Formats: sequence, structure tokens, C-alpha cells
Amino acid sequence: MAYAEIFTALADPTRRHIFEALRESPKTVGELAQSQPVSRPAVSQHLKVLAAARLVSIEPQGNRRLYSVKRDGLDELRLYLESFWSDALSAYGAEIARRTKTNRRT
Amino acid sequence: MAYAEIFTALADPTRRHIFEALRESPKTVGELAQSQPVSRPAVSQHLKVLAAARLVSIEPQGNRRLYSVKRDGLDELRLYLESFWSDALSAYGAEIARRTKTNRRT
DNA sequence: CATCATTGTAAGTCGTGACTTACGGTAAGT
DNA sequence: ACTTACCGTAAGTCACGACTTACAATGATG
Repeated sequence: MAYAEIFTALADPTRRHIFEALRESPKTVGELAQSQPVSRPAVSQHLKVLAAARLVSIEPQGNRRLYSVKRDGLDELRLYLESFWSDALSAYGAEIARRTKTNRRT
Repeated sequence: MAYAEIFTALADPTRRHIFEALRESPKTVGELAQSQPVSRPAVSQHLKVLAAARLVSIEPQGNRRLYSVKRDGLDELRLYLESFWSDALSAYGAEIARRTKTNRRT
């Protein structure tokens, strides 16, 4: 049930933009706020959500904080997709088998 | 920019539950509403969002509609994750190279 | 030491979306 | 044909979350 906060985090457009901006290189809050159409505190709050979803990591550097993307969140998301696939596919196999057995033609 | 609606669709808990319930086998709206703590119209609206995100497909069967999971949406999501990875990793390589070059030690 | 820079948090506003009930439309059953 | 079952849509309510400004704390800079 951890992918819940991951989906929620990545659902917001602004938060996705921040996350994608972080993909190029680690950035500070000020840098991120400068490239986004929202205020700096808003960026701070978004980063808090992204950090809670383990999508970004924080590295304090003196006065400022350097944010960078983190594997954990996306890994978990990928795992969710894969498990979903395997489950869905096996279920589909059973379903199709059941149907072709019940009504043989059309 | 199509993964936007996918993230939005999967962000809502109720919608995820419906989606996951559909993973076992195709179901009608009534069946889904029965297994969810919300009303039937609510389920209908959620299915509309899921369909718009290409996560489910509709197959009308006489009076009712059979909903089932669809590859397209999740495929696109997986593609997004992969592209994100390759981009992020290459960017990280460049970043690390830059840093180890600038400040040689610590 | 005093000022500036950078950031996180608090409090408050406001729009959006997740619900509800009510209604209309189509297919199935009698 | 009339009734029943199944579903989508409309309209309206309400809570939540994405913003803002204001404030407090810590580190750099002169």
C-alpha cells in the first residue's frame, strides 16, 4: 500500500514538473522555484510530498538543501506494475479458458 | 503528456480499488458497485475516468456493460518510467563526472 | 556582530473533484 | 405493452489539497 502516496505525488502537474526538472540534475529549492510558475513555499511543500513518497532525497549543504531523484519510489511503482501484469495475465488466462469452455462457439 | 491522466486516474483510492477488482476478471458496473463502499453512479464516473486513461475497456453486452483492464494505459506508464530512468541515469553520470572533476576530494 | 540569503512551517483562501440523489434511456422479462 | 433491471448523466453538496502571504530558524557574508 505504499504506491498510494506515489501515485498521489505524481498526479499533481506542478509536482511532476518539479520531479522532472530534478531528473536533469540535483537542484536547490530556489532553483526549482525559479523554473516553476508557483511560489517558493509551494515548491517546498511539493518537495515534502515527493520526499514522503521516496521519490526524492535531500542533501543539506550548508544554508541550502540539494534535492535529487531517488530510486525507491519509482522502483516500487515499477514493482506494482509488474505484479499487476502477472496477476492480470494469469487471471485472463483462466477467464479465457473458462469462456472457451462454457460457450464453445460465439 | 498522456501519463498525466493515468497518474490522476490511479491516484484516487476508490478508483484503484475498482481497477484492482477488475484485475481478477471483467465485471459489470453493478458487480463493482456491490464490492465498493460507494454508490453505483460513483463507480460509473470512476470507470469513465479509467476509460479516458485507457486503463479499462468497455464491452456492451445487451443491457449491461462489461468492463475489463486494458494494456494501453499501463504500457504507457511503464514507458514513462523507463524513459525517466534512462534519462535520469545518464544525467547522473554526467553530474557525478562533473563533480568528481571540480572538487577532487570530499 | 549585523545583515542578507535560503529554507521550512503556520494560517488562511479558494478551486476542484469525489460523493450523493434524481432523472432519462435502453434492454430483458412477464 | 407494462414492468423491472441496468446503466449513464445532471445537478448540487462538501471536504481536501494546492496555492498564497507572513513568520521563524539557520547559515553565509561584509
